[in-house]
Amino acid sequence: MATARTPRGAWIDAGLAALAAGGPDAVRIETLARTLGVTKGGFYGYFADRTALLEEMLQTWERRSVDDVLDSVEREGGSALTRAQRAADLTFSDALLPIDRAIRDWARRDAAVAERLRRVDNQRMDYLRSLFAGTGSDPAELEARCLLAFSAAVAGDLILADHPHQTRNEVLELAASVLFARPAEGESRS
Amino acid sequence: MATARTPRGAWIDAGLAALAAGGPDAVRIETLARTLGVTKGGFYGYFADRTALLEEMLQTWERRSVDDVLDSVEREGGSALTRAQRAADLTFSDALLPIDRAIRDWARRDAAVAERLRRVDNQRMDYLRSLFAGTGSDPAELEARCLLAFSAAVAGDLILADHPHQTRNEVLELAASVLFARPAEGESRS
DNA sequence: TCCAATCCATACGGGTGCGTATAAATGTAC
DNA sequence: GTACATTTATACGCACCCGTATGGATTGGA
Repeated sequence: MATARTPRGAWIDAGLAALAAGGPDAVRIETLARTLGVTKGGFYGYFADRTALLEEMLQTWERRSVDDVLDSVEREGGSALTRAQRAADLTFSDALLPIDRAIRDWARRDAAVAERLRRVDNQRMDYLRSLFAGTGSDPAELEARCLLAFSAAVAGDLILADHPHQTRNEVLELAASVLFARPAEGESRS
Repeated sequence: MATARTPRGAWIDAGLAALAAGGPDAVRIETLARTLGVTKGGFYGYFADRTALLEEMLQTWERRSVDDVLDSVEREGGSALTRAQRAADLTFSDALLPIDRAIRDWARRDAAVAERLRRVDNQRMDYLRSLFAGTGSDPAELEARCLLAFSAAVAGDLILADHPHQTRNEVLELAASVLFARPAEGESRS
């Protein structure tokens, strides 16, 4: 019973870091091993092959970015706006945002990843819809507002344009009040 | 003077296709050669190395997705809304959209690509702003609306969520009228 | 027709990565 | 301290790709 220097989870975390930094093609077993300070010797004791690692990475990401987030938000409670704000902050945290970006791009080329992302995005939109369901506005228009808000969050730092007289955050805050018209500060992000 | 079976432009187009399909890591010279039905023998007569090809691919993309688009739109003229619509259609055409997606992801990891994308996005937002500059609304709010519209276009098919009672296009059209409030059908896309 | 320029096929060395096999190192339990 | 199981290092064959070198192929012009 030798204690593992490099437990199973370490490979997954290193894989997620590599995915966030360089996309799925950057998840190379020998590269992860160098990062972890070992050789790939132990890897094949935990995983059948590279594909198995990618699969577990996706499962881990799904849990962290949906289940863990919603659990945490619901545990703390608060108003709809507070919860939406907190869910957005957690979902697009510094740790999870780059992984989300990488997986979203990955999904363009891999149907299985796309299917998983669809599940995740649906859960997120469902939650967003449920939070603002009671605001009395037309459901179709609410859907449009939710999609715009989610789009802004996803497109976020993918758009590299500068703004003439404001910072990106100022523009986003104003955008939030355009979307959720009452003076709400609603869906601004980062 | 032997006529080239595989002229310079063919390598660039094949490279852009590979980029769109699999990201920059998929732009392999030997793979492109197979696609073109030749070997890499001739490649190094046109380009110093793989990096030179990537550079020229980016230049070609920048010209096609900004200069060519704006030239075409301005040549045809029309109202601000018409021109915005047409610019969006051309910018995110089936041919250019996947390249835009791939470059946007690439820019996350490569500072030179990010700088180039910043130039491109700035030109696009400048044009959008200029089109709607005369609508008399508060400039800060206009900026917010433009960013939301651009975000929706960029996030577009990156978001895989389903909508309960509408198609994505229906939601986007409603979103456009939310943004550019007059009954305008404004910025809908795809 | 023959020349000469251009483009392409082929082959090479070097590098990286996957997955397997086998042996060495490491820590726990007795 | 010894025996054991587990983890890790090392080495291998295979495959892919880069960039270079060299010779053959094809084509336009004299």
